[in-house]
Order: sequence, then C-alpha cells, then structure tokens
Amino acid sequence: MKINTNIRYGLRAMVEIAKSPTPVLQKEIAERQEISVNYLDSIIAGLKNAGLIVNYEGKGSGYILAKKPKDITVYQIYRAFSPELQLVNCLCETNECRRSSNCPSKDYWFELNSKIKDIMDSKTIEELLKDNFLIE
Amino acid sequence: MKINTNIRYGLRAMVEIAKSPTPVLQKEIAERQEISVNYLDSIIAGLKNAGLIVNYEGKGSGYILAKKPKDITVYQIYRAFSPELQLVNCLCETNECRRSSNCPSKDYWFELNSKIKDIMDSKTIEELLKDNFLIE
DNA sequence: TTTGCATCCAACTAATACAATTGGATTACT
DNA sequence: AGTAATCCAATTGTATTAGTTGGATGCAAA
Repeated sequence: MKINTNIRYGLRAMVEIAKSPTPVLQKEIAERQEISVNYLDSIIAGLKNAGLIVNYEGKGSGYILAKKPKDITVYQIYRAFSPELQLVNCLCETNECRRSSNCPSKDYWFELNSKIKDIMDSKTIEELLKDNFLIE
Repeated sequence: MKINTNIRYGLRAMVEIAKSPTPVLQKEIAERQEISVNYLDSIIAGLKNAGLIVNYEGKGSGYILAKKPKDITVYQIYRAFSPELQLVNCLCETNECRRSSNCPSKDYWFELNSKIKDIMDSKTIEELLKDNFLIE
C-alpha cells in the first residue's frame, strides 16, 4: 500500500500554488519543490484537467487555484490522477466474485475503503497550510 | 492504492480457519476459497511465520488459529506479508528529504498513515465474523 | 518399508504498473 | 521573428505483482 508519485507531487504542487500570493510558473514549482520540470508536466496536466488549477497567459502568467483552498480536498487531488479509490477490485459490481454476497473480507475492505476516502475528502488545502503554519 | 493479493488471500484464509470448528487442511482452504493450492503455499507460510496459525501433524491434522479470534487484527495479517505501513517513503527517518521538517504533505501522509493503521489494528477476526453473521 | 498425501521451499516467468526522460508541437507575448 | 512556457505523445528502464513449476521433506496408513 503506497501513495504514488503523481499524487504526492500533485499535493506538493497544490500546496506550492496555494502558498503563493501571485500566480506561479511551472518552472517555479519545480524549483521550489525540487521536482523535474518535465516530470511536473503530467502532474500539472492532471491537476488542470481535474479543474483544480487554472493558468492565464501573458504578463504575470502562472498557475493559481481554481477554487478556494477550503474547497479543495486531498481526495480531489487523488482523483485528478486515479479513478475512485477501490482498494480491492471486487468492490466494483462488475468484478464481484461468486462469494461476494456473504464475504466478511469484502465487507471489511469496503468499510476501510470508505473510511480512507472520508479521511482524504475531509482534509482541505486550507487546513493543510494552517496545520503547518501552527508548527512553524 | 491497492490491497495486494497476499493480504486479501491471507485474510480470507484466516476467516476460513476461524470459521471451522475443526482443523482445516490447506487443500480445504483452497477449495472453499477458490484459490490455487500452490499459490496458497506462500500465504500459509506467511501466516504461520507471523505466528497467526499453527498446524499439527498426523491424524486429524490441519491449521488452527494460534490465538483467539478477538486477539487477531487485520493489521497483524497485513504485517504477516509487509513491513510496517509506510504510505510514502519519506515517513521513514532514513529517507527524509531536506524539506521534511516543514512539509505539509508529509505531515498529512503521516496522519493518514496512522489512521489507516488504527483502522486495521482495531478490527479483529472475531468482529469480522460477527458482523457477517448479523447480515446473514 | 513402501506408498501416498500434505506441507514446505526455492526458482522462475509473464504481465503489469511506476517513475522518469526525451523530443517535439503549439501558443502567445516581446 | 524569436523566445519562453505550456502542452502532448512515445519511449525507456526498473520494480513489483501474481502466479506456476518442480521438487524436497516429513508423516502415517497400508
């Protein structure tokens, strides 16, 4: 069970954009977060595609959040790169196995799945920054 | 984010053993759970190695739980096949990156990591079976 | 003591997923 | 036109995963 690079970098990029008072260039995110500019390409694409960030062209260009930090959750970022969380394949009706209707394991994985989703969906970028600010 | 086959099958095997009033042969687990006997080899080995099941030889042989169902948690089964849950590598001190001390992402992953561990460690085999029995 | 199961164990393979790079196309401001 | 940034597709190398194969070992009934 791991969090993959898309999501890790995606969250870091979002934090970087959220922290900045002015629009941020991809290059700047890459530098500040020490991520390859090229690799960041697909990360930015994912975030943009998911409607989490927008960019303007021309002078003073760069990326900004598409919504308020309090309206962006970690799960939204997760979803920018992956389909709905599905810890085990049999949680999806089309992949159910014959034992499904009476399977303690499946029931448990479903429960865990929901809880993880909840934890990710109840944490916003705003809270993330606030938590961090308190420690500094 | 996925639950791998070792752990899925491991949990199913544990449930199968817990449900049975008498010791269960590997072959029986395989049949009842529709898992290849051979593949089950390594699953059983993991569970046994972790001290979750034991087997006796001779007549009436088979596997039984090494502890009471109420003392076996899902996280123990997880641990039979993997090191401690570590959603992202930088949670481990030896893999920390330079930004670590002030990284909102890391703090969040740590929090999520703990919560997932808690959810897995607070669910016992006993509860798993009880929950399932209520539905039937 | 031989035969038959069942467990035990290591090596191997095929398939997939992951992280990351490359190279080039497009866009739009200067 | 030139430059810088974004956009996009294809490719690579590596690691992980799921699963198979084949055989060694141990025990007990015949």
